[in-house]
Amino acid sequence: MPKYDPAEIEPKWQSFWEEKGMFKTPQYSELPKYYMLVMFPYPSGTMHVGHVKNYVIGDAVARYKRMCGYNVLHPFGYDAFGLPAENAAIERKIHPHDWTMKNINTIRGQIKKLGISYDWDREVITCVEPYYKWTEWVFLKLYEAGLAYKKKAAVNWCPKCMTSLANEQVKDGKCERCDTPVTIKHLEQWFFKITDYAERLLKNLDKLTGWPEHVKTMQRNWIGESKGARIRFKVDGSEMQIEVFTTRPDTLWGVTFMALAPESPLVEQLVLPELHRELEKFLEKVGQQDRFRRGAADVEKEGFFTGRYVINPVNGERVPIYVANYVLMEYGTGAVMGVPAHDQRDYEFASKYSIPIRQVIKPAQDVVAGKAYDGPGLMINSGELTGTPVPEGMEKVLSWLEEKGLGKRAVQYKLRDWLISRQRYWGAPIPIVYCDHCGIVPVPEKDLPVKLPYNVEFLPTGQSPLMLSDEFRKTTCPKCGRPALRDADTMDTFVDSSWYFLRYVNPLLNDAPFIKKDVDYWLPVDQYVGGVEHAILHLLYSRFITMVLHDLGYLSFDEPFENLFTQGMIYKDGAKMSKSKGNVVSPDDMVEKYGADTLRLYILFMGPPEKDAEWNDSGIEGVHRFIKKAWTLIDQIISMPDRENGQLTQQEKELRRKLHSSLKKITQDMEGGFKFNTAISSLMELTNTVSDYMEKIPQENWNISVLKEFAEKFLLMISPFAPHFAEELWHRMGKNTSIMKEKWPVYDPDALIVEETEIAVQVNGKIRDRIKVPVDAGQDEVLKLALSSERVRKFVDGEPKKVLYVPNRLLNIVL
RNA sequence: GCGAGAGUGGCGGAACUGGCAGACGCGCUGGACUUAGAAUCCAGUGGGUGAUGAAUCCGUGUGGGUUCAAGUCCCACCUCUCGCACCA
Repeated sequence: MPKYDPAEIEPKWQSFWEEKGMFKTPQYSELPKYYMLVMFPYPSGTMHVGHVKNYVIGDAVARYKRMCGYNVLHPFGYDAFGLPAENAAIERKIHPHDWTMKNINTIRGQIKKLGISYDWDREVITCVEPYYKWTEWVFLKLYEAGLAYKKKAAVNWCPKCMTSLANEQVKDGKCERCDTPVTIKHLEQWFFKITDYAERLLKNLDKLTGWPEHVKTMQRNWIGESKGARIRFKVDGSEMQIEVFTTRPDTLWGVTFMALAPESPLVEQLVLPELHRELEKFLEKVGQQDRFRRGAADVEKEGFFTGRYVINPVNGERVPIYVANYVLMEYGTGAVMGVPAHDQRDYEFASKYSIPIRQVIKPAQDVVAGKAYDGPGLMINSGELTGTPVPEGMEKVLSWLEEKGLGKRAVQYKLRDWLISRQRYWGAPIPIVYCDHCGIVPVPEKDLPVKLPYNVEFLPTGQSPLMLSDEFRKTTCPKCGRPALRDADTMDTFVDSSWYFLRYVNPLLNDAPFIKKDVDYWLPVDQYVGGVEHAILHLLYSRFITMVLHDLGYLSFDEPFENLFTQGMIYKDGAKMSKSKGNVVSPDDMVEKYGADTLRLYILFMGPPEKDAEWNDSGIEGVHRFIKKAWTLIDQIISMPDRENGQLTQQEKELRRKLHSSLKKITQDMEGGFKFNTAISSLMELTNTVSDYMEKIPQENWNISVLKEFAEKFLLMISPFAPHFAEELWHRMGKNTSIMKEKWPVYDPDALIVEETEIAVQVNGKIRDRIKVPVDAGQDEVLKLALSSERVRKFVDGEPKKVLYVPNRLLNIVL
């Protein structure tokens, strides 16, 4: 009997699958399509088992769906441009291109050793010309649609990466990639107008029923919709007006001051001349406050009185205008009406500067003093509306304002436009030319790609490296032909990854990014698998770009991902795996030690795949024991010559029942969504049952045909998880087709039928005995059987008050 | 503070619409095989009382409740994880 030797069988089947082109996906087929997508990796190093988890999950689904009769698209690629790879390359004094390509080769090799069934003909690499040409095209399309624009703005700047960053790439005031505190720079940069899609991005979330709730919540929070009103206040003694946004127009009567953001252009215009010098001092002080620190609730409120007043439109009151550090220029109008009684921030501010605090909402119960009250109640001190309950009053105020032309209903979002310019080398060039005569000129589509030159001093200096390359920068204006300069910035990596799932459909196409008919056939993605860390970055950007391309007529769908699954991370010694911590588990080492199938099985068996899991060296040992045991068992079974058996004995029936109930259960686990851990435990149970049978029954009495039925179905069921193992034994069984081409087995309902079943007998809700009863026996019969049990009778004293019977499960005798 | 999710043996985790808590795996204990180890196999393994048996009680974060029956439903609370957080 040959030993289980993955080192021998795994490479053999990997070449077999490759030579026969078994992973290739036909572009069209009679079969229903299924697009199984995993988030492609940054090739910034080698992979650890945490990355592998994503691909193993995807492969299990892809292989299962193929067996269920789908035409499955299961592609792979590399998010190859961008900071992570570039920073790593610089650290090693290697050119980012060379470093990236080297890593891609390594990763591809690592994945091939795992037997993941990717259609390698469709591999996509974002940093090669045939790809980034079309990333540039995406930019042009947005530009043409007025959705890409350039403006000078205060932008997030990472001093270490020496580039600007999108809001989404700043976490807790730090650079998402390197954790360096982010500062502010005033730069002229390109933005994508994602805010135009804020409402749609939010609304569509309700349609995405196949997305986890927490991801949708995160996106909702990020988009941050607030409904309220924009209201204009007249400046006293002037024609000027100040507009504010508020969610609480019902508290208008409680306004006792007005506050402007320090950056507001109104500040200069309004301040009394004699206060100018003092204002300068104040602005300087506030300007030094870190923008992200300023945005924290525990920062002391600071204000400056401009000496001017506004008139409250509802009651004609004159209230002072302040400049306040807690008012943000980027949100709303950069001006806030101060209602200290009903807003905590206004309350703190008013207390500090002795501004009156006037209550205009009366809560149903007394509330804590020293705090603003922002709950429901009755309007008071509010003129005609005094006595009106809040929701109704809100409507009345809004109508009144609109009638008088003083304000209007408004929706405000937190989402800002997407800053896509990066002052770095390793990215897709922005296809824009600056001409002294024609101004900003887009590069015509026929001239794409604007090539990223290889020989450039790429070290980050804070200035775009491409600025230093005359060869790159100097060009002629596409419009007038005079000398002109190219934009020297490159695009954010997230632009590359916001459309890659479309490119897999026609990866080799030269004259277009994709073919509409093909994309409409394959998309939306049926199942997307990846990490939660992309909940708002990649997943929001991809949705946005898809909507834009849809609106421009390039796509027939406006949401790219129908179902999303976010897998948990793998930890080691309580921490994320990282080279610096030295707790990395390499898939190569595991493949060498146990084989790819064991690694795949273990990753899926660790726990529910959406949860984080701790890597355990003896855990993988246990799975390895299981696969060896199954190997020995099946190898033994398939070497037995067939023989006739008569009627099935009781044990043989039991065995078949276990087989078919496992099949039913595992199918449910696969269909019910990603319950690989329990599916594999069912395979283990089944193996144990068969092994017990073979041990207890003398060999000459074994029912070979039942055992062979087990072997065949078992191999089919395990093949999405452990494909090499399954393929090898499948062929040893004498089959000459690949197990990949087989149908997922269907359980035999007849095999599940039993004559007798065990039920629990309770007395007053407590289990007292377990008895065997005929299946579907009536209550009377079961009760009679139960009462004949000594253990039950002991507790039954007198007539039962009530008897409850759950057929085939449980009988409860209540006294 | 707001929002989302989770608390089950020594550990990872099972448990369908309320119906036998702890499947499966790890670990541990004892045993077989072996000169020995590795590997493999067998038995046991939530806690208590009891004698190792029979038996019996307690047990799913805490406290209440609904129910014949609660890990599962309801109310209150505690703890942890994640996300957001001066967004007017």
